[in-house]
Amino acid sequence: MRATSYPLATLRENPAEAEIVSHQLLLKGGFIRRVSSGIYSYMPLMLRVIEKISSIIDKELKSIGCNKLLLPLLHPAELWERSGRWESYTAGEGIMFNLLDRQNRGFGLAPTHEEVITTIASEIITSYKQLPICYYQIQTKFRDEIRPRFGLMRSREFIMKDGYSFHSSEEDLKQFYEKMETAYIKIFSNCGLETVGVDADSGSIGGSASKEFMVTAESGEDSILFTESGSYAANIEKANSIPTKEIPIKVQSQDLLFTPNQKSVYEVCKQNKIDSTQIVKVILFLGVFDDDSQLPILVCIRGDQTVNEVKLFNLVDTKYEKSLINLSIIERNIESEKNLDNLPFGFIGPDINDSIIKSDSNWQKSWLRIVDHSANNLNLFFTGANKIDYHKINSFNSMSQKFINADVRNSKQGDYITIKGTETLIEKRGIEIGHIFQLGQKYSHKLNAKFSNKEGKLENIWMGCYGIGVTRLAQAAIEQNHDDDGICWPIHIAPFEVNLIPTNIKDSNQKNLAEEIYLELKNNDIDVLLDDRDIRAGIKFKDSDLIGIPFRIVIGRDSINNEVELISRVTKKSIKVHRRNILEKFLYESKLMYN
RNA sequence: CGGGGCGUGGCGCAGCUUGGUAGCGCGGGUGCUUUGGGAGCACUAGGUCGCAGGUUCGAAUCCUGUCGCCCCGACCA
Repeated sequence: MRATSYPLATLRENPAEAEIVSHQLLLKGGFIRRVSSGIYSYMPLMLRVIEKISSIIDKELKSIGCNKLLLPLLHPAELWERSGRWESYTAGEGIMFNLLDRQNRGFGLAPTHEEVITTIASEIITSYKQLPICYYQIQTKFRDEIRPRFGLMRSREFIMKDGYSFHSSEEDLKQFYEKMETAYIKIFSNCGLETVGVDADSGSIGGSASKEFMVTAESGEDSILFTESGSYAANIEKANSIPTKEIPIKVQSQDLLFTPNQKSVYEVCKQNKIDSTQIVKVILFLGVFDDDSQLPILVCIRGDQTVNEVKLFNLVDTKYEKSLINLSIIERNIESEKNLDNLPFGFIGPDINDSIIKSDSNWQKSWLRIVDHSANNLNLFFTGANKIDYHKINSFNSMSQKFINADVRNSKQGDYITIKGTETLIEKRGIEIGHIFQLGQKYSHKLNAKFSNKEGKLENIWMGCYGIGVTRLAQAAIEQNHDDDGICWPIHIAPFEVNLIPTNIKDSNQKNLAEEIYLELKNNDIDVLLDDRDIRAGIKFKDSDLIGIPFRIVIGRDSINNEVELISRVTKKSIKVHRRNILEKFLYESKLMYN
């Protein structure tokens, strides 16, 4: 490509709208342009990156026998009603853009494609002899995110690779899942990225085992916990661990503790010289189910711990036949006062009476009481006395209410991973760029996708699904690879491998030499950008650094002696090379970088 | 959804408190000089001041409404 016919459109200053460095560099480098919140145009440079990532994915997936196809974006509501996800994806979380056609039929823009692909599979697959089979696509996805942010990190329209595999047994699914995991590791390393694989919650996609692939970065939206040795790694949504030891309470007292206005764990500890591990705090939630019923939930947890809402959601969801579509904290506001009578906010104990739920409330009339392990293990603890301005010492043994004992806490840095273990957890931020799931028979069951097994009996097809956020991966790569001057693309996914810069295009000697080398590189299938603009060399260098092309060949003063320079973007090291050796030298240096 | 901030040429911003008919830097165009890290001088083009009402002789500025964008928050008991 020639810079004169391939407008770079770089910006001199950082756009005000971007906060994190990768987003700033994408805008500044002219890779993307914002059209609306969470909606971006991919400019030619960006598209080249996307295409490189796509072809790395293609190569690896085809090598394990996956078949590429392309599915529609516009899905009929009826299809999603069959899988039972229409309600929760539109009315519930509202993540699915939806609309009516001129016939007044409902449609949605696809946030994911299980429904469509499973329907296809149900029509095509009839026998175990056709299995296993895996389809995938690289497609635009639409999700009306609660808060789109950070450019391509969390956008409402984005490009994703999504794959779906079909199997005749759970065993076969597991084997393929592992094959896919290996392929994913290769894909990310072939993109020049460092990733961590972590155990994950399956979320609304459903299924049993699932694993996320994370690029570690400060700006990541996920918390991941892992051991130094790598023996354990999990998303905080999923991580299980042993909390640090509490400081036991020695003396039992029946007396109420006067704690005026001390509504938080922090205040109670500070004013009364109590350790936060000696407190059980109570947090109230309201669950809403798909049949509109509303369940008040009371969660008890040790004062120094925090509630993991994902674990809590899953616990409540699996406890009931109907499905939970929303879980929110009950705060003191008009809504809660309408349903609760004289609730002593800030001083609630685990044993607060069911009778505080008003009789005319449309909530269920008794609390679902849950105790996290961290609190359940305490013999005695300080907790709310259910009376404004008072706490007391209490124990679960002395309470008459029924509690469900469960793990609903967030793991923390410093936790042990097993009771007798010596390894503790480290916490870091991560950007999720890939996720693989063993779906099992959830979708095949709902969408009636069956096959005849060896015994001639009909059975639901076993399924797996596998995603990679292509556009997110590109931005995560920048988050991981940049410096003060701009992007430092890994060569594997860089828009160009080398930037050819004649410092003065008006010098016919330079111009001719540049043209010759340009042709030579192109003829050897090297992605080269020739900066043939008639501008000062400084601008070309700045642009080159900004858009992050891994190598630069400068044709300047020494061109009179047929000498050029080969410079690495990352190290800035420059070597002088004779014109006749430049191809060979470049191939040698770039090969080092590819490996 | 709650809280905070911001909407003024392509980009970054000033002007608003105290109304008087829009300015700076970068970028664009032309010319001359310059030419290995975002050059200098001169000239020049380019703006519904987010939108809609209102107050006023007069509104970017004051009032009301509305739309959009960005940031923080789903642990407050």
